[in-house]
Amino acid sequence: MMKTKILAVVGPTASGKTGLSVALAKKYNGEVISADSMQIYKGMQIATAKPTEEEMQGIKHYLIDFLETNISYSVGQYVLDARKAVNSVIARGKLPILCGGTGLYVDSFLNGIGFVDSSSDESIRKELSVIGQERGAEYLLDILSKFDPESAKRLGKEINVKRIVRAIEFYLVTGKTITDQNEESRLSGSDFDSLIIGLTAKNRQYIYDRINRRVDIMLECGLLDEARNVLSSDLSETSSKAIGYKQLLPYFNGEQTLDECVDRLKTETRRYAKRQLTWFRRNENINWINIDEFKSTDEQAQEAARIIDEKGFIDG
RNA sequence: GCCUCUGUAGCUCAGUCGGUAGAGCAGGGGACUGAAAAUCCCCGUGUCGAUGGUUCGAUUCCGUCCGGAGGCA
Repeated sequence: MMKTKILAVVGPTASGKTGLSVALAKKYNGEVISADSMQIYKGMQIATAKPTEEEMQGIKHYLIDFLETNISYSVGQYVLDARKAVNSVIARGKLPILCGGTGLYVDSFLNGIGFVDSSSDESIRKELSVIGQERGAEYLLDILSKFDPESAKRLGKEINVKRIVRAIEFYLVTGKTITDQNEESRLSGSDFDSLIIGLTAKNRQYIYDRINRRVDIMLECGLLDEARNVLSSDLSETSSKAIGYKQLLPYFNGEQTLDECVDRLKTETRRYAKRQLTWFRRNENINWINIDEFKSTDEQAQEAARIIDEKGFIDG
């Protein structure tokens, strides 16, 4: 059976993914499926740089702006939702274009990672986290090593309580070790024939300058009002992690100046971009485009088209 | 003009009773399978403002100069 062709645009925040994916959608008769863990939320428009009507230019976008902020979300759910979205794009006879900066979502989906239904239990997770806080990571590692010494050994190199908790939680809920699950999850393999375009820059500073500038623009566009709204609403475990709101809290509480908070916000965003680059860099299948070399969306789209052509990705 | 303080990493500052120096922040590298915009691991050589002197040896002590802050006139 023929594999499904899918184009993907990845890169750090503020690298211009939205513009490029829309340009490519127009050129190749495509529709965009977002791979962004925060743009899914309603009411979080400015801080997440969610594409506006104007930016979408009539191109249909999936998995954006559909979830209330009090609902949690996860990779497992994303993979399911993205699958549906791709199916409906194909049903409409169009090319699916995955676009986003959440590396875990992109890779899990493109590589066909299989997630087990109902393998998480928030109350168990909370309980384990409390135990971790009270008795330390070593204690949790001991528990884990009783039934899954392999992952205990792997996780023992770091003090990452969150991952240790998940490993134990998975076992308690499913009776299967996370080691086995991780192995099985890769078995089905990908049913996509994907071509990935990555946006980056020769000089990191170029991206950082764009980030700093974009935060200033966000403020001009009413970020403070949006933040006040979001912060006063009910936030889930997932949505509460968004960058752009919590950093402004000290200002709203009169503990810090707006400038101090904005600097913090810029710094957090820069670090996020750095982590994204680290994530994507290890993927050798990405075709990189330097945005400090191909500065405009048009130039980037042309370069992308060149790559697509060179790889013979789209026939006829 | 005189007096005092000050000049050390990109920034804020420690420190060396004379043997060429270290924290925080920023920054860099990495990991990553159901919170991933999360979580975690690793990384500190810089004409110690410039120049002369004392000394085996000066960033450290002394002189001069330059920059910054304050005070007195």
